[in-house]
Amino acid sequence: MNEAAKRGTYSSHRVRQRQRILDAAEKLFDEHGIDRVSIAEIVNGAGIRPSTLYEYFSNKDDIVWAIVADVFADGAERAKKAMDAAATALDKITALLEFMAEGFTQSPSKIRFMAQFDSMYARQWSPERLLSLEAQVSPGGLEYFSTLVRAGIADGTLRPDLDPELTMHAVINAVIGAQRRLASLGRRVEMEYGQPVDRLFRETIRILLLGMRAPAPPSEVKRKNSPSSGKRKKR
Amino acid sequence: MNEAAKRGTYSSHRVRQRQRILDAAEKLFDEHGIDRVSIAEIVNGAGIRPSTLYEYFSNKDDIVWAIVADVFADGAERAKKAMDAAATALDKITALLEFMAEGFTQSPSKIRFMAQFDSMYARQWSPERLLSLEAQVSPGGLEYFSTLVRAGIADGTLRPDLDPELTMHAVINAVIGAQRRLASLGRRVEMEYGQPVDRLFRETIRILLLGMRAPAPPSEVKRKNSPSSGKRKKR
Amino acid sequence: MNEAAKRGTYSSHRVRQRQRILDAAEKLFDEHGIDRVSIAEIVNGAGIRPSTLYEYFSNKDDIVWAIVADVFADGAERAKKAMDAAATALDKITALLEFMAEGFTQSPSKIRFMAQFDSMYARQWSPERLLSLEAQVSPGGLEYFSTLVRAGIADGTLRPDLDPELTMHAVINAVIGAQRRLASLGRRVEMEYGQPVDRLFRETIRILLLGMRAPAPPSEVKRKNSPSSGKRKKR
Amino acid sequence: MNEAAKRGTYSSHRVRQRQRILDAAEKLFDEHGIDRVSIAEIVNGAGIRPSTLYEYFSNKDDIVWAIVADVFADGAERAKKAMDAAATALDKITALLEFMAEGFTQSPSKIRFMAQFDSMYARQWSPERLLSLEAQVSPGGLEYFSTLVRAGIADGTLRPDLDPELTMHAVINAVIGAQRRLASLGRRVEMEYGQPVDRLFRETIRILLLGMRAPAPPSEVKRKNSPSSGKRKKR
DNA sequence: AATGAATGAGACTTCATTCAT
DNA sequence: GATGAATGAAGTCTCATTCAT
Repeated sequence: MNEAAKRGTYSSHRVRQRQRILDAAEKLFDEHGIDRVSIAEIVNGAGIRPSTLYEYFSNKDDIVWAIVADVFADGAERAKKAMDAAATALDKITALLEFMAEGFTQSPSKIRFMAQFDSMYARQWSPERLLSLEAQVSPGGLEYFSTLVRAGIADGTLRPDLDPELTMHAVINAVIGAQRRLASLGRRVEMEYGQPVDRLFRETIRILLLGMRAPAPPSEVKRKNSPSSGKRKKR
Repeated sequence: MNEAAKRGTYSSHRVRQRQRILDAAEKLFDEHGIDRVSIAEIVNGAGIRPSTLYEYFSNKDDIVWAIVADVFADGAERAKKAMDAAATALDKITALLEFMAEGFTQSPSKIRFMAQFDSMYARQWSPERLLSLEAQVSPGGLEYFSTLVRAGIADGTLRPDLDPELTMHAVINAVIGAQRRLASLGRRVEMEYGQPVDRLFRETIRILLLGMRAPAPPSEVKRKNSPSSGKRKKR
Repeated sequence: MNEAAKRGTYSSHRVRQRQRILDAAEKLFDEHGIDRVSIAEIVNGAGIRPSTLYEYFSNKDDIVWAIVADVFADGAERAKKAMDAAATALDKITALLEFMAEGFTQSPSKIRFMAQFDSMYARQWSPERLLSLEAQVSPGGLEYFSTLVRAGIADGTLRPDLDPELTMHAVINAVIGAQRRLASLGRRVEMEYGQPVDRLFRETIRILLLGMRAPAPPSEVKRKNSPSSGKRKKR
Repeated sequence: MNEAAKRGTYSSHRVRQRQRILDAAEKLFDEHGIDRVSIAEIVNGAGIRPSTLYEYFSNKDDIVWAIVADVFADGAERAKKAMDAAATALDKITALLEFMAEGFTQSPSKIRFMAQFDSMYARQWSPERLLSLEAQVSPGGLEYFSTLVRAGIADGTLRPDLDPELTMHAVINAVIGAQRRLASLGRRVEMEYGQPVDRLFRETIRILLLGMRAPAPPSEVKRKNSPSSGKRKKR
């Protein structure tokens, strides 16, 4: 037990130190850009000596990667929960996008980090590593999106002419893209657009949801589902 | 005249050399990421000696910036032309987004470059410099977007509940974000989503347009289905 | 008694641990070269933690030195035994060189180790330490060699024109040199020379012995020379 | 011509700088051992700054390698010349070994360097690179050795029972091994053996030549012993 | 206009070692 | 006896940039 306690202490110390490094790194990556942050700066920010850092991470990529993993792990779990609570397909989608809007408000720095990651690292990093992480974020993989769209068409909450294999993928990509761009450009956009970024983001979501939602049955339309079936041909 | 001819030659030579450098840099930036490309590599790619590069650019930022300016200049002008040809507000917006879809297909490397630029540089570079360039891209500045939305509401092609100060800004941001993300992730996304990236991008645009478009007027909708089928062709 | 038992256990444990370290080190030294092996690698190979190593050795030199001592101790004793069994001086010398040929076949890694040691360390290490060890290897010191040559000249088995103060020293040096070089270059030599290294080594010994041996006595020798030359060929 | 002159100047400057680096390195390698010499020390010895060194060599291995190439190039050419002058096979071999004895006296540091190289680097360096260099040192490759032995047996200067595919290879290896060991151990051996190293080396050669030489022809040997004693004087 | 040569500054990383537990 | 944690010191190498020619 003494032994265990000791281990516990050691171990929690290790975890804490590790986190200090990650926190320092994340902050600096956000401030200066991943590739412009030197090990020396991270070490400085974490209040340790360079050689100590190498007891925890074997290089900068390792650190970047650990942050990515954190971000993914964090998001995936909470997104799932948010969606499970909703009833109709449209509600589920709305919940998911809402969840992203909240994430946006609460931790823009994580989103900026991911923006950097995508634009810089995606090309040079092992696809396998990335895919294994991404598998977590969309619960049940991408097929879940297809299922969602089909369910929405069936329950009448989504436009019948959506493509189950395409639409949600496109929408999610747009939302992520919009989110990251807003987070990256930050105050700059606010000044330029004269709007708080999260209003912009919520408007993006609103338009997208409007675009997916089944058209309101115009008074008597309910019965006359026919026009919507006409639109279906499009696809 | 001899003098003038010399100057002429000299000058065109200068221009050519400069372009060789920019081309080499752009290629490398796209392949390895802006911050991972050294002056030495650019110099190598351009087939000149390091000291020569400094006769044309005073540092790497200068080069990056020159490329940004090129991209902006290119886009702005052609986008304007595309929009001028369209009649209704919705058509103008559609034309603009279509134009972006084409740019996406034709020069994904430029888009990837801008993705890097946004996520890495936007924060640390002089806002003035950036704003002055961005002013060019949206002809007439952002107010043009507001005007467009107002016109669309007036001519009945856009939903009346759109916010002129917000919607188009949000939509454009989403489109740019989606575009850059798709370009950055490139083949990776294709494999993951099982869809060619430009189909994804066009679906994004379709949903956004559906979200902005005025709902078919309730009572007479049945009859007026024809115009909507007209719009369908565009896609 | 409990105390004593403990000590006994403790001590044998210590010895075993020490040997594990030496074994790991020797293997690594042979694979990568003494100066290219880090403490970390040794520690790793021995399955202990760095700080533990310092309970047994105070630095890498200490380890190298311990291995040298082992090699010396091992060789000296067995060489002596081999020589004692032989009768004439020539037989003794032959026995010594044979002994080296066997060592060559049996533990080339030890020989490679000594090759490294000579070329790298000899210069920078305390001569005293080295001499004290080398004293062991040639039983009775170098004077023994002189004695041997004189005995050989006297008993007619060695050429009379050999220099007792020189020849054996030169021969031993050549044998050791040849041995180490062959061991170091290993397979490389085999490929290059198209001969197994130990055939090469034995040929070296044969030539050296031929060079030292007294020429066959002229007059009646002719007849007796044939059998001996026949035997010679076998080797 | 002005251009050419300029180039000439530049170029010779480059060559001189390069040589300064190599000289400094060689000296240090000999004093402290290749792996114990840092770039900083070489740079210091050559009177340049670290970054300048990298304009001439891309790392330490490159430097080591350049020295090896020099040693090889140097030796090969002169050895060839020495042998060409001799008549009989035995004379050629004698000339070759003599040549090595001279090299030993004149540039022991180069030999020590090669000793280090063999024992440390041989294992880890590209065999191809090494073989391509070694091809130069033994003119006509190793087949030359076989030819030499056959010629010697034919012209009666070498023992008839030598193995053309083996003997010379073994002898050369022994000579090189002896040479390197003596050079490496240097003064240490002199003190220990009480003999100047080059006397030891020449004795080695003498014994080896005696071992290879055809025995004096039987019948008239007694009388013809004088010539052999004459040969002895040569030494 | 071009470039050969040099270099200061600094980046990342390894390593042997210590010490408290 | 073993070891987790930390670290000073050093090592190799890269890079942007300058300057004389």
